[in-house]
Amino acid sequence: MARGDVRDRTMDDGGRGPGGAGERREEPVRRRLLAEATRLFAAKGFENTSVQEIVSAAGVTKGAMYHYFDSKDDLLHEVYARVLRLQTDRLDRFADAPGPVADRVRAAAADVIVTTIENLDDFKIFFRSMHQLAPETQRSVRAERRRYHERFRDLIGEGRRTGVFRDDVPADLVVDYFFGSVHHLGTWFRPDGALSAREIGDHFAGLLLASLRP
Amino acid sequence: MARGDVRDRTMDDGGRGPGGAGERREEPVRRRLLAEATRLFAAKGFENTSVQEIVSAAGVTKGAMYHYFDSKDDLLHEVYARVLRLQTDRLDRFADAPGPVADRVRAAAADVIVTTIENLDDFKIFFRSMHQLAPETQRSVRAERRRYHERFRDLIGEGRRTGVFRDDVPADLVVDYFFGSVHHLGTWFRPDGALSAREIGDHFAGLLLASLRP
Amino acid sequence: MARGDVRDRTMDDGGRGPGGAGERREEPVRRRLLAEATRLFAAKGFENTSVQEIVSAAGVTKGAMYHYFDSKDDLLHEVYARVLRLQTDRLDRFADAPGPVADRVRAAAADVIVTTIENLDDFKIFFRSMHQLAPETQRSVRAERRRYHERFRDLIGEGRRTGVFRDDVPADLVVDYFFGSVHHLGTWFRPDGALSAREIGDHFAGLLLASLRP
Amino acid sequence: MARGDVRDRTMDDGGRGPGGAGERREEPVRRRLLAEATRLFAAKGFENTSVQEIVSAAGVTKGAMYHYFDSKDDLLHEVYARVLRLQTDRLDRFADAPGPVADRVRAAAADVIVTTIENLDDFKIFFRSMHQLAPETQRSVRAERRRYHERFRDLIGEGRRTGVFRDDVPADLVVDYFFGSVHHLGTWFRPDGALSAREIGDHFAGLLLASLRP
DNA sequence: AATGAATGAGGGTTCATTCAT
DNA sequence: GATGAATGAACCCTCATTCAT
Repeated sequence: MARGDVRDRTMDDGGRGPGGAGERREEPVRRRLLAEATRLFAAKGFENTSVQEIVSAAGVTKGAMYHYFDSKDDLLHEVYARVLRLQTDRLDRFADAPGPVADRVRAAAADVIVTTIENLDDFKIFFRSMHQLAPETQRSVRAERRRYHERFRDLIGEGRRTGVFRDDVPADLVVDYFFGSVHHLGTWFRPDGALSAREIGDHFAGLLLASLRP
Repeated sequence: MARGDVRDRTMDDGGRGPGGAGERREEPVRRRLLAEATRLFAAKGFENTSVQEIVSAAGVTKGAMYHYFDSKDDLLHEVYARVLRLQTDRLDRFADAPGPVADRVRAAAADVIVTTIENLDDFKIFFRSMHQLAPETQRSVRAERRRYHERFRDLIGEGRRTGVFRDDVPADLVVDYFFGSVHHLGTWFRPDGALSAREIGDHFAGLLLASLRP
Repeated sequence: MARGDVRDRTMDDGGRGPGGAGERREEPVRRRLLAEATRLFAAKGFENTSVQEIVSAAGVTKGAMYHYFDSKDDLLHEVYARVLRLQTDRLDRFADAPGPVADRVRAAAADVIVTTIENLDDFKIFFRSMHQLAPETQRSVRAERRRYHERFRDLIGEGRRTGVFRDDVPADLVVDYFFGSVHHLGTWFRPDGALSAREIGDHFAGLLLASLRP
Repeated sequence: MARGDVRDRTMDDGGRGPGGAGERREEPVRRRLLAEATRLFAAKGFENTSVQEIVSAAGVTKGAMYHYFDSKDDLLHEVYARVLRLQTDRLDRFADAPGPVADRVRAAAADVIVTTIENLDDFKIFFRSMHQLAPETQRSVRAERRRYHERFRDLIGEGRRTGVFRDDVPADLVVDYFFGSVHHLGTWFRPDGALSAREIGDHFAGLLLASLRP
């Protein structure tokens, strides 16, 4: 397994300049491979993107890719890991913030929209290609996804218990209802559309909150 | 092109009642191929299903499949055509019914949920594999899909104009919001779950209507 | 063998009108199939022409073709048979005519050019696709072709013996030399070119005769 | 495209003498593939030769072939490129030599016969399979072929202008006449025949020159 | 750390031919 | 005489992956 020790440094180099002290190199090849793979998977789908295309786009050869990643599947898995981490981190932040639960739900809901749009390539892949992963990997991704949804559901549950939200619709169902809209963004959102990510987030969060009024 | 004259008979038997003179089976091979393809595409994804698997499941050889369909893509396209026809027909029925607009929106919204669940295999494929179609086919499917959404949007627009619905959220956006939930059904719905299709439809329609209150 | 009794009537119906006495029908389907096959083989090559294309062009179905012909190869063979018969007949006529041998060679040589151009589709196929025939068929075609060449060679031999032609070049070689030019016509001749078939025939015959001067 | 950098080394080893430092074999697999393909195409025709046969004969797998060549068509194209290069180079050499034009035409004519016989497999393919190439490739091959013919025609034109050759037959037509004999060699020449390549070349060149006498 | 030639299994598709009707 | 659904074998090609260098 050549990956365990480098995986976590994919997305940031901490702002350290190249002249920093004796830090290990930041693996620009690995990063480039992941970026090109993400772009191509989102544009053409996982199955329609060949390893050759990815390595050519990244300016390296196949051997280099297989040095950094176990397989093509592994590349896809990396995209998922990044997406899941990002969403979980942000939801935790909003859920654990102080303030009334309605405000926290609204903020979290708007944020997941904005975040999704800002990383639309990654999310497109996430929502479209999960069934391509190996069954085992799929299970682990699903489990983490479920934990994320449960966190959101519990937040809504808190609002129901405190009488802020209606309680005649199961909280689970509300989560499935709302996250459908999130998944769907990849299908219709265009950067040059009439509304900004922020505006869409506010509208969607507004619709959610309105539908939860007792 | 050996198909033009048989394609349209997939879903109906031309109105002839049972017992009519032209009793012989209506292309059972073609129907079986389409049924097995639908099942497999939904279960394993379009790209992970080989033509060999489809024809084996249908109990015929590849040549038979290529007698009825131009390509594997064509099989996928047939699923789409069926889905689009079904949805369009039903939406028209509900939109054109008499009664207050709020009732019509609620009924149409609930119905699309129920219909989607009742044909979940077809819809799973529809929502997950569109990007596999040939670009040209993709355009035509998208165009028809857009018309469908516009029909729904106009219904909501009618409610806005008559003051029944709020007008501070664009009707287009509401449609994208709600149909996200519809698309998402394929991801989480299980026939053995706690709620029936009808109940889910009612809940989702209820959430939509609540979020549209002025 | 469904063909033996109809084969010879492919090219002419003897000028008899359709109201002739009790003659058997002239098989328009068979004729149409052969005509379309010839056209398509010449245009796209034997291997690139499918049976489906041929029968579609002729406005019938596969079953009809297999009623009149044993196989796709058989269609090709028919083209050959027609060409061989035509060439042989005409060469015999010119060779057996009265007059000096030089005149007869010149006339036969010019005629084979004109005849080839007038039936260029058939000859293109002949010169290009012989190796597609079944080995046995190929042998018989080659044998007949050889007889044809020998007839021509003997004519030249006659001129050599009588001192009209040079005798320092083997007559066989002269035949191979000249018929190369005939075969080649299919490659470069265009009906809208500067020279007519007649003119080309005269020029080529002239070149041949000139090269044979003692 | 994995070929650009190796293609040109097919026929020579870069001028390095044996015993040089860079001793390792120059793409023996590629060379073997091309040699076997040439042999099989000439023997059985392009369309009747499967990729499997070629790679089996060369002792490798299909993947290896597709590493060196883009397609089966590409193999054919390589044969053409080699033939065209060879012919063009040799014609240039003879045309640009010093001496009377009649001598140069005779030498060039005899040489094209000898060269064709010495590479008969390649030329058989060339003259028989051109119509199998992709239309675009076909155009480029035809264009190069035309330039070659024009070079030869200009040589004859020179003889006409200087009164050495007759001028009552178009030079273009003479070229088509003579090269027909060249193309035809593949049909009848057998290595164990009575005449050597050299003898045939001399005879054919003699016939050509004789026919051009004023 | 990186190369790229080679593998080998499988993919979609074509097509001449047959045969029950 | 003619149909056209169905066969079955072959075909060209793709691709993730490996491994000697």
